[in-house]
Amino acid sequence: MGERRYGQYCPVARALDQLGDRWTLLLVRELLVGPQRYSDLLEHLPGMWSNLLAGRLRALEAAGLVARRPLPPPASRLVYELTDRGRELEPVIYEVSRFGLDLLDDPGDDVVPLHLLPLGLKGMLRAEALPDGPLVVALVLDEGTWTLSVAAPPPTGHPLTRVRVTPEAVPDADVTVRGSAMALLARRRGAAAPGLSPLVLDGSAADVATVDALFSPDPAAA
Amino acid sequence: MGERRYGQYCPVARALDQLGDRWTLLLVRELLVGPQRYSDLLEHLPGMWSNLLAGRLRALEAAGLVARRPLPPPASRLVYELTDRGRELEPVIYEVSRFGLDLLDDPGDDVVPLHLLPLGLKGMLRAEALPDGPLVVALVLDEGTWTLSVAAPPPTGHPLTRVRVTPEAVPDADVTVRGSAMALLARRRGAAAPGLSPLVLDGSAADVATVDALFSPDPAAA
DNA sequence: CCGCATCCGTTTCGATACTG
DNA sequence: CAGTATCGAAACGGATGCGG
Repeated sequence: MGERRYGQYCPVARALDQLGDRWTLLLVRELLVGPQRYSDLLEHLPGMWSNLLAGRLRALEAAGLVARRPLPPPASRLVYELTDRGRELEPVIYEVSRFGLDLLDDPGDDVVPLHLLPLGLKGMLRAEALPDGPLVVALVLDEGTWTLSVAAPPPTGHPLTRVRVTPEAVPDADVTVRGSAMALLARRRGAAAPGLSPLVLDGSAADVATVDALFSPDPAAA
Repeated sequence: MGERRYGQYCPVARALDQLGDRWTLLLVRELLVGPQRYSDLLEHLPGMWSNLLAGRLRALEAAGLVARRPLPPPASRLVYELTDRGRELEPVIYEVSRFGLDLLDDPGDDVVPLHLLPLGLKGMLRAEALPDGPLVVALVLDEGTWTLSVAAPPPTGHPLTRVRVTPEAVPDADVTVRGSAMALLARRRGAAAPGLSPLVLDGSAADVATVDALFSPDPAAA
């Protein structure tokens, strides 16, 4: 079957041997949000058809990136989840996401996958603007409420892996952001936000400046 | 024609609309090494056939990631090169490369693309182990000689974009590494290097420790 | 229902040949 | 050197069916 390889002794080629097929990286993105059932994946990936999904899941399983696990007995359902090795693809998704931010001009006819907003918020952050110390940010947005926790930097891994996004806001956040995800995205992209409710940041001056930098546009190319 | 889109308003999906086709990211990797002629690309990408290459180049050109440029009049050749926007894919390639390092166990029947060694050496570095200050490392390897220059960190972009690799060694490097690229790779992967000439690092104790960290294995998962 | 397998028209890919 | 043209072989897009 799908034994199509690039045949180069190169880390990029070897990685793409496992990831380069259509839909595969989108499937990884999907599973980064959390374990999901087959039918959830199907509806979160409109246009991907059952036969393809089954094939990709099998290939990723064979590559050791995805595992299927039966949920505890009462509700004996099957879920698919990333293995530890599969979770090492997080940085790849973040960098692809960052590149893609510039392409998010207009939703057009595209569906807006709200279920990936937690992951999307993480991918929106300017990684190099992450503070050194720990920081907790409450996001109270029109689309929902999340808490963004930045851990102190361990000397390993991609910067954004220090960030966790959890549902609901904690009361003792360092900074509280009110507004909408679309307004955050527009601000991050340096785009005008006509008709969007303005963003309000609340917290100490230093912490607000830090969060402001996280959602600011990249500086123009040198 | 080739207007196959994922149809999701998501940065990952939008990016993969431009990059997700087979061969495309390998082609980007190729052009990250430098501008190349059509025939060079063909021989550096064995298995990619002329019609596909022409199609991909056209698509990348249409996406604004690649430009074709005629060389100055005496040798009027055509070269393909990345645009500024295309060069923003560097971090993507680095993260894909990092993921793929673990898959480089055995060359097997694969070709070994030596021309990408400069890029490969960059991608081999542990980004989070980069020093804050500037650093110059001379690599005197069996496969060739390069200088690795680490610039002081500006507050923008992927860490590895601070590193430049140039051919030939400078005499006043902070650290000199002697050995082979294969030995460096084995060390970085934490793999045994049977029969490989050992690595020798020369420089001040602090600088040697820094370079040692750059080519050390990732710490085991927590 | 959930988790696939089977089937079929269309698109893309793999490979060779041929042209300005 | 820099591509086009062409053609069979896969893979993909789309729908339906079938056993737990």
